[in-house]
Amino acid sequence: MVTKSPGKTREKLVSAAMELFAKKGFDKTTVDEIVARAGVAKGTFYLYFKSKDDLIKELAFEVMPIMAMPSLNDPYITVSFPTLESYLLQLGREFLSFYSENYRAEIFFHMLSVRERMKSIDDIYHQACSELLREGARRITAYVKVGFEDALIAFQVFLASLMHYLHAGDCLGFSREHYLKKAVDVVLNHLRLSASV
Amino acid sequence: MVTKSPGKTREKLVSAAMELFAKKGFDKTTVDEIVARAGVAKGTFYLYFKSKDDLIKELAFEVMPIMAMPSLNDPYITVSFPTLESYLLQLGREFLSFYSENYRAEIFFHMLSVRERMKSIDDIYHQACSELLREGARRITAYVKVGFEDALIAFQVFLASLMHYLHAGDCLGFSREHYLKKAVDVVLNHLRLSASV
Amino acid sequence: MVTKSPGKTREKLVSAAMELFAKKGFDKTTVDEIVARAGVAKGTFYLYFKSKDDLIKELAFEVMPIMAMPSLNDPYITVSFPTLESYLLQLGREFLSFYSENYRAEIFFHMLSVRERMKSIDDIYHQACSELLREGARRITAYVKVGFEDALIAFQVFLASLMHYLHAGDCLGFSREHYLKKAVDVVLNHLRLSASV
Amino acid sequence: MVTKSPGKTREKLVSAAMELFAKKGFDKTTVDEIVARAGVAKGTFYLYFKSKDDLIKELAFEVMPIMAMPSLNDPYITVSFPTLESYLLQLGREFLSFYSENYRAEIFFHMLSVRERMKSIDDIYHQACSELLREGARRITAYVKVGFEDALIAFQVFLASLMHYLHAGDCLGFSREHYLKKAVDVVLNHLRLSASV
DNA sequence: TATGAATGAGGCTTCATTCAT
DNA sequence: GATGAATGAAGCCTCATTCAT
Repeated sequence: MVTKSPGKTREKLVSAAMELFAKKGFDKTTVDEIVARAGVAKGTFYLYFKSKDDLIKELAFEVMPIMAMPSLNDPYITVSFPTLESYLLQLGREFLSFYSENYRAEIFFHMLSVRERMKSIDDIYHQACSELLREGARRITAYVKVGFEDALIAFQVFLASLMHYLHAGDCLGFSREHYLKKAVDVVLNHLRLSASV
Repeated sequence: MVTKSPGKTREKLVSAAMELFAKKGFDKTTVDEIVARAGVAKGTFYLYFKSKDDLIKELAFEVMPIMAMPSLNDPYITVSFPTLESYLLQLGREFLSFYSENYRAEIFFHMLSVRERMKSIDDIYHQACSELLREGARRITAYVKVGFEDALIAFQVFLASLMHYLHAGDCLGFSREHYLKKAVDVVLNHLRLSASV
Repeated sequence: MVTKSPGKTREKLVSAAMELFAKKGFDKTTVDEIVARAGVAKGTFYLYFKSKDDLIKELAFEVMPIMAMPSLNDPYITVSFPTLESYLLQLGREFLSFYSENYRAEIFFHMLSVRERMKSIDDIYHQACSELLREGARRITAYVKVGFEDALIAFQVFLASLMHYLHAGDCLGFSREHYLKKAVDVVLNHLRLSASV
Repeated sequence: MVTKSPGKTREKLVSAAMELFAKKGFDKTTVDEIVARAGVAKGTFYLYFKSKDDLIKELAFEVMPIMAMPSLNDPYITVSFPTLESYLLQLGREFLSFYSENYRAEIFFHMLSVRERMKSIDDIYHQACSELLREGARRITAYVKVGFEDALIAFQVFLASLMHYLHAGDCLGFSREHYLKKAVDVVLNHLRLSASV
C-alpha cells in the first residue's frame, strides 16, 4: 500500500507555491500550477487553504522583515556579541540568509506590491516595520551612548541598505559579506560622530 | 463643436492606467477599467498600445530610479551646489518629489515585482541602477577626497535610504525633509571618517 | 441519481462542432455556439481541447480521403470482390457513404480551405492523397494488366469524379448510384483500351 | 503634384485582397491587411466596397469555373479545333491557366468553403456548374455521336479531373500537360466505347 | 476622393472555485 | 482526506465599420 507521508501535503503545497510565486508573482501563478508541482489534485488545495488569497496572506506574513532578524528579539543574545559591530554583523547575516532562502526575497517584493490591495498585509507590514526599527534602535542605545532618534535613523539606514541589497545587490559586484561590512561601517561611523557631539 | 483635444487620448490612457496600476497592481487592473477611466472605447486602447504588457513596460521604464535624479546627469549643475551636502539634498529632494508624483512610488514597487517575468524590465533596471550608482559615486569623488569604493557604498546607502522611505517612511513619523537631512548626515559622516583615514 | 454518461462530454463537443463547422465554417463557428449545442459550460471545452484550432485539426484529420476507403487497405477484401468493377463500386460506395455522414463532405471542403494556413493539415493531406492514389493504382494492377501510370491516372480520375460529386453532384440530377456506376464505367473503359494497346 | 493613377485604387485593393485571401482565407484576412498591402487608408476601402463580404462575393464570382473556359461559349471557336481531342485540350489548358493565375485556385476552394453561408454564392455556383456541364456535353455531342447522358458524364469526369489537379496535382508528380493529355484520353476512350454500342 | 482615429460588439481563453464520488 | 470534471465570470484582444476632416 502506498501511504502518502502523513501531514506532508500542506507542506508540499506551500513549497510549490513559494517557488512559483517567486518566479511568476502571485497573480500569474495559478492554482493549477501549484497543485501540479505539488503533485496533488486540484480539489486538495482547498482542503488546506480557504482560497488562493488565503495562501498568499500566509506566505506574505512569513517573509516580513521581522521574521528575518530573530536575534533582535532574543534578550540574551547580546552576551554573545559584545560589540555593536559584531551584533550588527550578526543581524545583517541573519537578514541576508533569511531572504536568500526559499525565494523569500522575491516573495517579499511581491508582497510589497500587493499590500495596497490587501489591507491586512499592509497593516502587518507597517506594524512589523515600526517594531523592527524601534527594537533595533533600542538595541543600539544599549551599546552606545546616542540619542534615540539618531539610533533610529542609523538602524533604518542599516535596514534600508540590507533591503536594497536584495534587489540591487548584484549591480555593483560587491560580495554579500563585503557589502554587509561596509554597511555596518557606515552605521558605526555615523553613530561615532553623532555620539561625540 | 466638440473638439477632442488633439493627441490627448494616449495621455488620458496613460494617466488613467498609472492611477489604477498604483492602487491595484498591474495584474488586478483591467483594460476595461483603464478605458472607462480614460473615457474612451475599448478598442482605442489598442490603437496606442500593442497590449496591456506593452503599456506596463512603458510605465515601468518611466519609474526607473535613473529618471528620478536629473541633476545627476547635468554636468553644469554643480556650480549651483558648492557643497556635497547641498548637492545630496538636491538629489534627495528630486528623488522624493519624483516618486511622490503620479503614483510613481507605487508603480515602482509593482515594477520590482514583475521584473522577474518581464526580462526586458529586469535588464533595464539593473543597467539603470548600475549607471545611477556609478555616476553618484563619481560625483561624490568630485566633492571629497575619497576612494571610489567608499563613494560607491556611500551613494548606495544614500539611495537605499531614499528608497526605503518610499515604502516605510511613515513607520517612524519623520517628516520627509527631516529624514532626508538625516540620511545625508549619515553619508557625510561616513565620508568624513573614510576620507580621514 | 443523475449519472452523466461517462466519457460522453468530449463526444458531445465533437458532434456539436461537426454540425456547426459544416454549416458555418470553422471561422464563423464560435466556441460559444459549440458548447451551447453540446450543453456544457464554456470552460469545459478547454478541458478537452487545447484550443479551437486544436479541435479543427482533429476534425480535419478525420475527414481525410484516406479514411473514406477502408477496403483499400484491407488485404483480404478482394476475395469478396472478384472483379475490378465490383471492387471499384465498393470503394465508391464506401467513399460516398463516408462523406454523406456526419457532415464530412462539408468539413472536407472547409479543410481544403484552411490547409494553407495550417501547415500540419496540408502535409497530412498531401501524404494521404499520395498514399491513396498509389494504393488504388496498385489494386487496379492486381485486377487488370495495365501499366502503373495508366492505373494511377485511372484511379485519380475515379477519385476526382467521386470528390466532384460531393460538391457538384446535384447539378446534374444523377442519383448517387447511377453516377457511381457511370464513373466506374469511365475508368473501366479507359483501362480496357489502355490494356489492349 | 503627385497624382495617383486615376482609377487604380480599386484594382490595388482587389489585387491585394486576392493575394491575402488566397494565403489566409477570407475570414482570417482583415481589412487592415488589405488596405496596408494596397497602400491606402482604411476608410478608402469603404469607398469602393460596401463591406468586406461585398468584396468576397465579387472575387468569388470571378473564380467560378464558368469563367475558366471561355472557349466553351465561343460559337465560332470550333473551327480552330477540328477534333474533340484538340478541343478538350484547349479547354483544359484554358482551365488550368486560369486557375494558376492570380491565386484563383486557392480562392476557388475558399469559395467552396463559404458558399454554405453565403447563399448568393451557392446559387451562382450551382447554376454555373450546371451551365458548364450542359454546354460541355452539348459540345461533345457536336463532335461525336453519343448519347447526351454519356456526354454529360464524360464532361463531368473531365471537369472533375481538372479540378482535382488543382488541389492534389502535385501528389503524383505528373506535369500539367501530361496529366491533361491523360485526362483527355480517359474521356475519349470512354466516348469511343460508349459510341460504339 | 481620401484619411485614420474611434468605436464596441463579440471572439478566444483562463482560472478560482465547487462538488459528487 | 483526496480526486478531477465541470463551471461561468471575467479577462484580453480583434476587427468590421463609421465619420469628421
